Amino acid sequence: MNQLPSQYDHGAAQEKWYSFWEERGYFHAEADDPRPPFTVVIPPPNVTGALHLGHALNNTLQDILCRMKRMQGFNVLWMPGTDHAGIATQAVVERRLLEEEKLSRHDLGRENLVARIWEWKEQYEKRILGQLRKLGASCDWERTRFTLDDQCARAVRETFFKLFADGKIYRGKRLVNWDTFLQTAVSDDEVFHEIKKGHFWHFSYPVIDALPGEPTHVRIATTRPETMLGDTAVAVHPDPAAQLGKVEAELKGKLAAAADKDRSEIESQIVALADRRKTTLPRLIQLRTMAARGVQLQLPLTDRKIPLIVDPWAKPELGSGCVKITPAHDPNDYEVWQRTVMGKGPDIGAINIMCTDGTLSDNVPAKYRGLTMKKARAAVVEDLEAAGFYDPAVDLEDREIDLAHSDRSKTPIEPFLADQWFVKMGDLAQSAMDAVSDERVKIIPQRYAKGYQDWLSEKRDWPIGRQLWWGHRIPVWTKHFSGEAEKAIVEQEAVELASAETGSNDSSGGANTSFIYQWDPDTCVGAAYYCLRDDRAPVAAIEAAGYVQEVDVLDTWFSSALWPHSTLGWPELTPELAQFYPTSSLITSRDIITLWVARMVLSGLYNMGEVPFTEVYIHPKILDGYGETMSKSKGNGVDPLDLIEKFGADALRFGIAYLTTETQDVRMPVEFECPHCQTNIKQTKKNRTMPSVPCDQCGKSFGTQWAESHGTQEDQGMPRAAVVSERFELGRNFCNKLWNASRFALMNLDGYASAPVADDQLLLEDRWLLSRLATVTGEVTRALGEYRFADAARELYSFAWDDFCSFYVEITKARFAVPQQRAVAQRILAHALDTLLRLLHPMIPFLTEEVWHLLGTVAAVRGLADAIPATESVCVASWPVADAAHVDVAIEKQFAQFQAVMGAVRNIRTENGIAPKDSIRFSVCCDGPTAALLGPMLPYFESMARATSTGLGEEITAPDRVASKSTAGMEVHVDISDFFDAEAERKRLSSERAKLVKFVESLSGKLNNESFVSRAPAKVVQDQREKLARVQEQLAAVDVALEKL
RNA sequence: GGGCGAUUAGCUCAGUUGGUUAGAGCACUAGCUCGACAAGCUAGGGGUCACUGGUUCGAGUCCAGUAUCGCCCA
Repeated sequence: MNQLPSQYDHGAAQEKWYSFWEERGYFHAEADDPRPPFTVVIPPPNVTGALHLGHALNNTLQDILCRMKRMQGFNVLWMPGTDHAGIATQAVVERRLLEEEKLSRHDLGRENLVARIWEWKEQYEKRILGQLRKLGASCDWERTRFTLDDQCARAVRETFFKLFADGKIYRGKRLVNWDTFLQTAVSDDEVFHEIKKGHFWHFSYPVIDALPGEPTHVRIATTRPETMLGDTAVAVHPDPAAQLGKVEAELKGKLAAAADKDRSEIESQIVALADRRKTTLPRLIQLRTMAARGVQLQLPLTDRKIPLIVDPWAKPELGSGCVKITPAHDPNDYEVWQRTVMGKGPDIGAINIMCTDGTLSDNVPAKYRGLTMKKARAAVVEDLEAAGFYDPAVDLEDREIDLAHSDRSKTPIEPFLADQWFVKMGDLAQSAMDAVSDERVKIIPQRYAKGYQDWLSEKRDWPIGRQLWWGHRIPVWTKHFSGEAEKAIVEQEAVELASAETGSNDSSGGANTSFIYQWDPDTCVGAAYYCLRDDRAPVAAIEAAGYVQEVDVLDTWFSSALWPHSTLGWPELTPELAQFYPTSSLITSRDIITLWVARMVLSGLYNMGEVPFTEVYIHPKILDGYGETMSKSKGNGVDPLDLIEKFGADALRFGIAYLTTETQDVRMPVEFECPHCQTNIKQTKKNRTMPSVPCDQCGKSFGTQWAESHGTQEDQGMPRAAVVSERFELGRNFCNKLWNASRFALMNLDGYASAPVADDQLLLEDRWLLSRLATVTGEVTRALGEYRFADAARELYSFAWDDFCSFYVEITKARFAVPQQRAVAQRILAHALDTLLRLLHPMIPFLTEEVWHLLGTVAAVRGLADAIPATESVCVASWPVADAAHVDVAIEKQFAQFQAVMGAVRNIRTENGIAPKDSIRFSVCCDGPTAALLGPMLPYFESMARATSTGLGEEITAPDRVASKSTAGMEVHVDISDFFDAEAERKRLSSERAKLVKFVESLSGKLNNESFVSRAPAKVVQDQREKLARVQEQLAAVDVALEKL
């Protein structure tokens, strides 16, 4: 055994044991297994890129639970897989296509692009799954799924069909964030905002048929002049006086609460408002009256007349108090339009003036068609000036503008009105809310339930179409028609198709088709839609009738939402579905509670009639040293593989568990590890964006993640620095400690024989260790059951290091020297190590497996009362159960006394500068029972502190030249005549005296306080009294010692 | 603007229902290679618990307010 290296070789262990586990099939779960199931579905990582530290965290936690549950006897299924991540993946592939081949997706065509993305997916899926294996994830790889594979596609298609036939899917208009570069809509969370310098233009629109005394023009202001071509109204506030009053009241409230420095500004705002009441209000009231009369405005540069309307979006406290309304190109204006549609006035309509490529459409006067928005702006401003509706001298202000940009292409977003498929959320959202409020789904920590409920309670319909090529194509076939004659044909066709399919005349659809159509009697234009369930539907006939399949694909979340049941085989009623659904826990990060968790709950309820999981655990996020989220695009991302390489998977996992506390996100300063000299260079906001960084230790430079994309040839030639964090040293050191403690055990188990250990064979330290072991087992089991990963890790850390290594192992050194004591000590040691390995296995699977096998070679049969042969892998060993009979508070107290004496002796040693190799003599003045307790422990003082006892008990008196310390009701005397240093001792005693005096003061102050004594619980008062007595004794002892000097 | 959270040692974090003189790891100081471990051992220094009030015999912990930071939603 002594040929084992003194450093744990994580690389070798990882290599060996992962394939061992896989070969034995430990991670595979069968549906016909009689054991109770425990199911976790992985939050499928995007195939966009490799896993980062956040994924490592997420998956480590899942693995810890799965491994523990497996050991607890559950039939554990951890379902792995990846997500196709529609827009993200397509954008990455398109960007590379452009960079490397100067090609757009249109050059390539749909099929070819999709083929390219599949290639990308294959590559990254492989990488991601490889990373998970390296991490030690115990997924059931035979069941690996992908959100775009055939099985998931079937579930998606079936769900869509169900919803469509159920009337929950409809076609509507929606203002989307349009990326004119990628020519696709992007979701709100794919948009970032930037404050840019811009302008504020003021224009005048002429009033048609103004009555005498009424204004002939209405002034409006805009940051985007070109959109005026799409204006469909100008709005004024319905009750400008009330609104002004409201704003004024708010300002006054603010003033009352404001700090002095802010007062003057608020005051001047109030003055300005009062002024506005005089100057602007009368006109706004007049305009409101005109709006009520149905007054129209002439929209300049066009031949359109637009109404003056009332709407609260107009802010009487700002600008002219009037606002132009461009529903197709501004989210707020869109809302105004929706309000008019809902009957609060005439439907003002919406005019889309932009084509998908960002140029102006045929809906604007000929002269502007085809211009980009930017060019159109210049033209519009120029023409308005020429027409006398704009005067650059007075009508132009500078202004800071919050401009939305696409995260994918980094170009400005255009709000754009598009036709869109929606899912009605009313009932579905309600069902998901109910599931959480009645705790069929528990969200942990509970505070996250609020955001979930708030978001769902808005019941906003879910727009599910995406203008992409990568995804599940929407299974709807459309035909547009116009005129009564064509309408009649469509209706007739529907009846014929239905009767061909089902034999009935019900045109709304059969088992595999669902039909709806829309018809606008005003314009005589309509559209008919078929949703087809699958290949059994009469696709050919429908296409022959002129129906064309939708080109858009579904939102990625539509397929992710089905993940817990689609991966188990739904819509097929598989044995897996019966056995493993609903799943047990979902472990994820808070940013997708709404996007994903909520939608999984409602989809699960809709398709399965049952919640998809019973518990959701939301874990912290990992931030960098500046409190920013890590991301590759910032350059502060950490690759888990770098950490696994440097510290080992076990260290990474243990570090992660140790950091996963309930309340906090994890702040993690990161460093570059110089590849030349291995020095860690702190990562800063500056150097994290550089393609190469000079090492401030050795002076040589190294490359970063940017070398390839942004660096020179020279940068690219440099060796790459790993990005690491010192915070994982804790885990590495812990693993190494454990490794060495195991080595010690293995070296000292010669002649080990398994046999029952009777209670009367146990020494104090044995009872103490078993008591601690039982307590720790209980704590760790409870903590992991409640997702308190950090508590479990800390408990194990301090037990393994401070109790097991620092005391028990140290003590056994003396016991192994005594032949009669060997056998029992060996059995306890083997048992304790065995238990510790099992408790630690979920967190540090590789090391524990390695040691498990080594331990098996010298102690194949373990156990205290009963002989238990070790299993072939710790992976499938049983989870320890806390033995309540071993928990003994009295023993732990007694052992603490031993530890206190040991501490006092060691302290006196160093305080007096006694060299470690010099032996010392000590005595302890204590009561009889304590002396009896310490007696058998004396050999350990020899081995652990080179201290020989000269006596224990009540009659002990201090020798002349002595260093003393009072502790836990005992006085420890160390004879220092051989090392006497009066000055050092005086110094030590004086400082101790000062401390004690302060303590006495604080305690007696408390006890002299009448109300404390009368009001605090008797036990608290009693405790303080006892403490005071003890401290006073110590003080007296120190005084005696000082006197002696 | 609304919601959630944070602020404790130089750094990163624990701190249970209010009750020892507030803990850990790293970093720091001093000493130590004795056959498990220098990724270690032994001992030590280091904190006005963000600030201001309040409740209480007693507040890091409870309440109110202020400041700063982070996240989510509009």
